[in-house]
Amino acid sequence: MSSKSPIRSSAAGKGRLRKKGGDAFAERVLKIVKKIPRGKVLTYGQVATLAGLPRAARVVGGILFKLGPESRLPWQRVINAQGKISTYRVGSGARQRALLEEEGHRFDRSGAVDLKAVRWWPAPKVLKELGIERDLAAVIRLRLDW
DNA sequence: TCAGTGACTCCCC
DNA sequence: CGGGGAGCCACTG
Repeated sequence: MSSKSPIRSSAAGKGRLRKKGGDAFAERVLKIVKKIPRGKVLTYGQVATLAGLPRAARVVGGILFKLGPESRLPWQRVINAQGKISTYRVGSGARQRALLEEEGHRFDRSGAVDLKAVRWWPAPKVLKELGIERDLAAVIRLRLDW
């Protein structure tokens, strides 16, 4: 083994992961985003939860930001919990909206899509491919009040 | 090590 | 629906 461990195994009650953990999270995020089907969307919080860190929605935004608007990944399919686009502040708003409209999405007067109708839920088979526990899936479903 | 930063969320008005 | 504010979490200098 190398001399340094990614985990602080000392007395820390949290035993939280360092960079290694973050990288793993980012990988899971990208893997999930890659599977969002055309015509469907996921919220940042939903992606975070599926990737294992329910409260890390902002981190998901950061990860997608680093991807850049030219990425081949369907980054446009990730929006905020209000069904609106969050990328206007970084200059990709119009682009994202155009891409989504091209996929058939309609925005209401406030600039939101009907999450109730277009929110994606990965099928059991996909969850398995992503290595997501069925229990976690159930929890998310409950949180979203389905 | 610590404070600052954000493609977020939730809660309250 | 809109705006303000606090909480969250990993990353960065």
